[in-house]
Amino acid sequence: MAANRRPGPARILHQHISHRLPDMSEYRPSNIEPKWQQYWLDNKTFRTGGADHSRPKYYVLDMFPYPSSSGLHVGHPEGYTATDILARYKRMNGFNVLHPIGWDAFGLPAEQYAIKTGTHPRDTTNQNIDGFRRQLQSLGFSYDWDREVNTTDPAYFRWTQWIFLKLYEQGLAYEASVAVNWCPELGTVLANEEVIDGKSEVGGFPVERKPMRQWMLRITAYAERLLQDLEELDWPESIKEMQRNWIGKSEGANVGFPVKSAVRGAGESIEVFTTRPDTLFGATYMVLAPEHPLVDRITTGEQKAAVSAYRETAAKKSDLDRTDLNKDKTGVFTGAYAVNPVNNEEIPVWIADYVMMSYGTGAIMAVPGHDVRDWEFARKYELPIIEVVKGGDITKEAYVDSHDGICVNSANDEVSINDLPVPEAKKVITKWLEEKGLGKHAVTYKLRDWLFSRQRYWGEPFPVIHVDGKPKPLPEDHLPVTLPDMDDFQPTKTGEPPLAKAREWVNTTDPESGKPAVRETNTMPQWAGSCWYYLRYISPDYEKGPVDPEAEKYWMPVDLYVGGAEHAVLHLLYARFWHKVLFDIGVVSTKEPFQRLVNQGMILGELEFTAYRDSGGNYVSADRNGMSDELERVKLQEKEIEKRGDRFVITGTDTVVDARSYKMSKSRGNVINPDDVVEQYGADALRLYEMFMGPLEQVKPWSMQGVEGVYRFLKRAWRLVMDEESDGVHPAVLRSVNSDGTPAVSPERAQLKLLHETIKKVTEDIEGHRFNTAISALMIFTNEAMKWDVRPVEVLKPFLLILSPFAPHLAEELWERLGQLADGNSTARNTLAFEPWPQYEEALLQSDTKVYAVQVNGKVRGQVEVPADRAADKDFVLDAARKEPTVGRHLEKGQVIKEIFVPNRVINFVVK
RNA sequence: GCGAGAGUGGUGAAAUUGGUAGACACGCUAGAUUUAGGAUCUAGUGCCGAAAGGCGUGGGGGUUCGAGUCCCCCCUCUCGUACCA
Repeated sequence: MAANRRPGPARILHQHISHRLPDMSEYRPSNIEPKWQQYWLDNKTFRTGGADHSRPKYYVLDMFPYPSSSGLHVGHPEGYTATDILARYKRMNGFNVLHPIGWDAFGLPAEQYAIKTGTHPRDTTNQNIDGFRRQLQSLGFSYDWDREVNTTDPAYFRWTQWIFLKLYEQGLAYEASVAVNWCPELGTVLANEEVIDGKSEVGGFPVERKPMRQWMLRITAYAERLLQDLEELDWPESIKEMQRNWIGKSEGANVGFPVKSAVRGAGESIEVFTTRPDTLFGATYMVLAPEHPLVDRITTGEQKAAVSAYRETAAKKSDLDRTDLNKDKTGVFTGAYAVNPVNNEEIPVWIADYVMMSYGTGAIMAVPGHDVRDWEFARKYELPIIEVVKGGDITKEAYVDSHDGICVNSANDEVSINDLPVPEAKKVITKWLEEKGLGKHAVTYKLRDWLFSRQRYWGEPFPVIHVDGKPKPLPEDHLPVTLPDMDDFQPTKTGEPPLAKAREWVNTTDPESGKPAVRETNTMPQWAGSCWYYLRYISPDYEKGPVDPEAEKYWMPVDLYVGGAEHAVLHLLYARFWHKVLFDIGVVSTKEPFQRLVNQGMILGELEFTAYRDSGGNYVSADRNGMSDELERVKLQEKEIEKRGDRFVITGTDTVVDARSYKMSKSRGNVINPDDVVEQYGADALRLYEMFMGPLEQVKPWSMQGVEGVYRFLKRAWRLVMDEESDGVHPAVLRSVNSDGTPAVSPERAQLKLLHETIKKVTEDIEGHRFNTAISALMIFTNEAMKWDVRPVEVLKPFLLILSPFAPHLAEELWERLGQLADGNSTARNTLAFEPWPQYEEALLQSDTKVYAVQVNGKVRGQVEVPADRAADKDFVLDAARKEPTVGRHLEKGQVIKEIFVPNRVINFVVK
């Protein structure tokens, strides 16, 4: 570039000023970062203009953290930096920005710590919150700290309880004795979503089924709307798909199979749900879940012993055991027969634990010809298999085709679906069943009601008392119901919550009737507080409801919500459910809370190389199918490794090593503490690195050397403005306009071109959440500008503005120093946070020449530069291209039979 | 099994609508500078080749003047889910 070829005169103007600022000339984040953090706090720089509803709004939300004792990990600042960049960018673009933070502070860890140490969870929680707040502030996030919310604050959970009362009023909260996931180790029940493979998601303890009295929320009443309204959300497709799967809508029919009159249970009918009513003629037996209530009534005498033995075994099995038996299906004949309503065939009724009580009706009609599970079962117990859909070979495997298959063997005296394709057959047979009163079109959801109570201390108390053994909601003016102070937080082995021990608190009187009453001793699950926190931020001090309706209309919906994908179905589904209820009762004005959702990808630990050694000390090649635990793992340095083919081997050997990054974990010892990074490289470097690693949504490994890289960039940006030798602004930095407004130095065209290219790129990349490439553009600008002999202030200042969302401390500091340069000695510039975002000028992006790539037979052979005003002139450009020696050489090889001309891009000569 | 997403240098990654693959950064090599440095600067760096040139975006095939990008088949990895009738 020619920009650094600065002719003499500008230098003669000699506008630079040296400021004497001892110790401050070197880029030292520890000097400037706390200074600006304090400034922003003291001046409440980022307080949201709550009352100003005339400007366009932008609500950008982070998933609020659970303040754990171990503090922030590097995954937090990833999403938080992304939203902070957007918040700062939008402010500079004139938006009224709501960018809040708070604490999801109820939860098990504080309670378990309390049990261990006797420290009250409130104290632990408050300490942890203080730690998190300090850490977040040390990263320079532009939160409005006046809007902090805390789910454990009675002023907050008063409204969580209020919403529960509304749910109760709507008939959406009820008590039920249900078989719950009881986890003895944790001393609590868990939601289905909190149980993974039969173990608790937290801690991995075994979970067993146990009937208990529980509060349930009727989320199933909203299943259809939760499913339908996904359509209009701008969310990652994968998350929407997970929610769809979780809701699990199936369409089919409910069909009754009368139990044969000669046996016990005559007059009963077994109701099944099927998605394949077209295969009814292929139903050769039935299966009930072992827990099915009909089992007792239909089992014949001879089978009684076998059946009850099987039921007992099944009951003892945890969910984990039941899935383990996946491959080998078991079951027992009940002795009873049912009648297939389409053909009056008598078919045997079995029980088997591959049928779940919790889905559909807890009973199935088995169609072994066209269902893999039924096929396996029928094979094992030698039950008949009939083909009713053409196309497969049912002697070898079940033929499952619900689209193009053609029905066969499916007719009775009144109806035939033979020769019909499956979708058509479903309609015909369902209609017939409905006419005959034998069945009914039906929709079933996998989604089940939400188990909403926990046997814990550290959660929101229910605003419920029990009078005469019946639950009764407390009047609204008795909120909040606060937790009693206790010393003993130990759950009881019987499953009774710790709150039951607070006798004085439990025993109360009904404020309405004056009768003695006992308080509900269960508490709400951790999800409760996070179901609506985004509303509280809007009016955190509002006294008349959870949210000020006027402000709600202005701020909702959340424009952008960023957080981890681990909340795909839990938090995000629950919050949508509550929001819809609040919408129905007029508390909020939007159907959906979060218009746009982005999941940040997980940050893994540094890349690790692992070699394996057997007991004899010999290296063994790593196998992709996993290595045995008996082998010793040896961690190797990068220097000891070389690439061979698509694998890594120990240098000079054929021993393959594992090369991969692992999830950060304490046990692996690969956890990066943000505090350490801030101490060594500064918050700006941490922010920048987290954004520079790669696309926000992607999983990516940490690299300390990568942090060094962006740190070097920040140092260069610093030296672009500051002179480390002279303790002042760099002598090359010149203002282009004198303080009286007369022109002093005009930025060169090339300088302006680079600046405006950078503005354009950074602006578009921020809008598109491509922060990594935005930073790359800022680096390119810096690298080029460092070569300039003259660095006009008029060019540097817009650069600092577009750098500021990424590295706000550095940008503020340099802005301040350049401000001194421009305005004489004053400190007039306080903050750049509300400076208008620079706009690029199209005219300045144009260059004088255009470069064409010249191909011969599709291979690039050279390039040709032509004046911009001739660039569209095909003949001129082709002529210039032919004259290129590297091109001409290849043209001589034959006849040019075709010439491709793509304006401003490429020329291709086809030679034969 | 099923569903979704992804495979590009030694590494993290770039690449509007098909149009110069590897921007930017790390690492590495050589040099300069410094009392020294893990600081800074300069040059180089996809692979093979002295060069000309050839080969290169998981593998195979196709469409096209031209394919990382579009189509078909296959392989691998990650995430989610799991007897859902």
